[in-house]
Amino acid sequence: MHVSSQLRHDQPTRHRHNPGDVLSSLAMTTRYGRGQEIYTQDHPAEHWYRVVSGAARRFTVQVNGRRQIVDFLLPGDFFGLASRNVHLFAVEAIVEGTVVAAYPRERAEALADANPHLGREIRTVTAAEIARLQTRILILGRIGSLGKVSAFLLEMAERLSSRTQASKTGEGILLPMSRYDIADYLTLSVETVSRALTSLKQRGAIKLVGTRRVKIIHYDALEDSDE
Amino acid sequence: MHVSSQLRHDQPTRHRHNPGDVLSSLAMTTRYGRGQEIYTQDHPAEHWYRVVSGAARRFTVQVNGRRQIVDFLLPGDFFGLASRNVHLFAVEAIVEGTVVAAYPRERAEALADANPHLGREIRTVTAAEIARLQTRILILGRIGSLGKVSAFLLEMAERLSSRTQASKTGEGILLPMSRYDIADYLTLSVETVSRALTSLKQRGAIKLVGTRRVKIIHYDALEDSDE
DNA sequence: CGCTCGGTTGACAACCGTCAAAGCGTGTGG
DNA sequence: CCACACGCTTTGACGGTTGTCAACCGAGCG
Repeated sequence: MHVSSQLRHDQPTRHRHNPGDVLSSLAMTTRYGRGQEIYTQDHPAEHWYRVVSGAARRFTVQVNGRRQIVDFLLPGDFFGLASRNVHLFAVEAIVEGTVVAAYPRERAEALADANPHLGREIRTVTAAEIARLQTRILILGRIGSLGKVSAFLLEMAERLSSRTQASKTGEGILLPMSRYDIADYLTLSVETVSRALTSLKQRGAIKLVGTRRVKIIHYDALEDSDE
Repeated sequence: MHVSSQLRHDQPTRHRHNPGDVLSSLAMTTRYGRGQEIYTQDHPAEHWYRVVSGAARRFTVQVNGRRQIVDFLLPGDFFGLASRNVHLFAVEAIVEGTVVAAYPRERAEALADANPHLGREIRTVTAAEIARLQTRILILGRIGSLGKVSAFLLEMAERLSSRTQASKTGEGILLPMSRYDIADYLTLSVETVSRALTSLKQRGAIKLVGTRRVKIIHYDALEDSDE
């Protein structure tokens, strides 16, 4: 018996295998408030997760008190796949009303044993997490605040526009995170992030509407911000 | 028919399922010289890989000419698991005589469809790659050259000693990579890496025998090198 | 109305990258 | 066997970028 046939009403017209199709039958969704924790560091890793809507940050707090954000989790992103025993990082919702789907790890693994298609799906989403982390390393590896912030904006434009309903229409992208989050993500100080954004705005590369909405004017200018 | 029964002479006494046990029947090993490429950027991703002995670097070259090392690959490490179509990074052997096992991706995937145990194995090694990249992000995220270099030394001590035959006996660890490699790994200049090592040596945290052999004297001193 | 939180801007010092030069080790060729 | 040359490493001097400290502004909220 194929699990995929048990799927309910997932738009029967298009039957391509999007990640999560089969897994979705196991999902238990929860809604989180702004700043609410989804799981804590050292929490037993009993579930895999996927962001349905909203945004979350995965982070750790160093011994010196500085918060290091490992990555941002946006709609469509799976996370928690690497943890075998306990989660190495904490995860918190960033925006009010973030919805996260949880999949019981053991049951998903057992199901995958009998359903090769699900097994491939899991490997696919895991590979996607690796790709995300590798991109992340490249961004962190850039030198200079302008390069980092530019790369961050390009990453967010890419991830936000491709996964959610065109939030990148004509009015730019809506960043779900604060300047502090961006700073802890890029390993910069808040002031430097603010200065970099101001600099990019003044040279006409981006446009800021309020503080959270960013419209990228010249993609080339951002890509060329090496150093 | 179970694939695991086709395995030849994999020490019949100990039958615990180490990662790669089942995969090993597909392996094709190759020996590489110092600096020799294992695959290039944009190369079709037809294989998964595993370092048997030696060491390798995975890297990309930025538009400004700077080389960014994404991670170091040591004995036991799998790599290339995330690539679905083409490899996003190039991989080169670091030391003379590095031996790498290659596993045909399609055949491994097909085998995994019929063998749940292999499927789990693949997910396990993929999860290990994620864990490695996350650790990597934490190291990159540290501020200050002393913190980065200290974290790098601790990571190498951990990875080198746990996987290879006790290379961390009484005489410290043997770094397979040059100062330039370390610099491109930590996003620092070679000079800063050298100065940081000198500084750690002078304050008695480490001991240097030649240039490649490092003995960690005070682990606490390295861990406390926050900023 | 006043508080707090998030964001921006300014001044200054510390750290790191760049340029430069010298030491060191290894391998190769005379 | 020695000498040289090349690559790798270290150290020094200097300038630029960024973190820190500080102040100010605006929005949201009790």
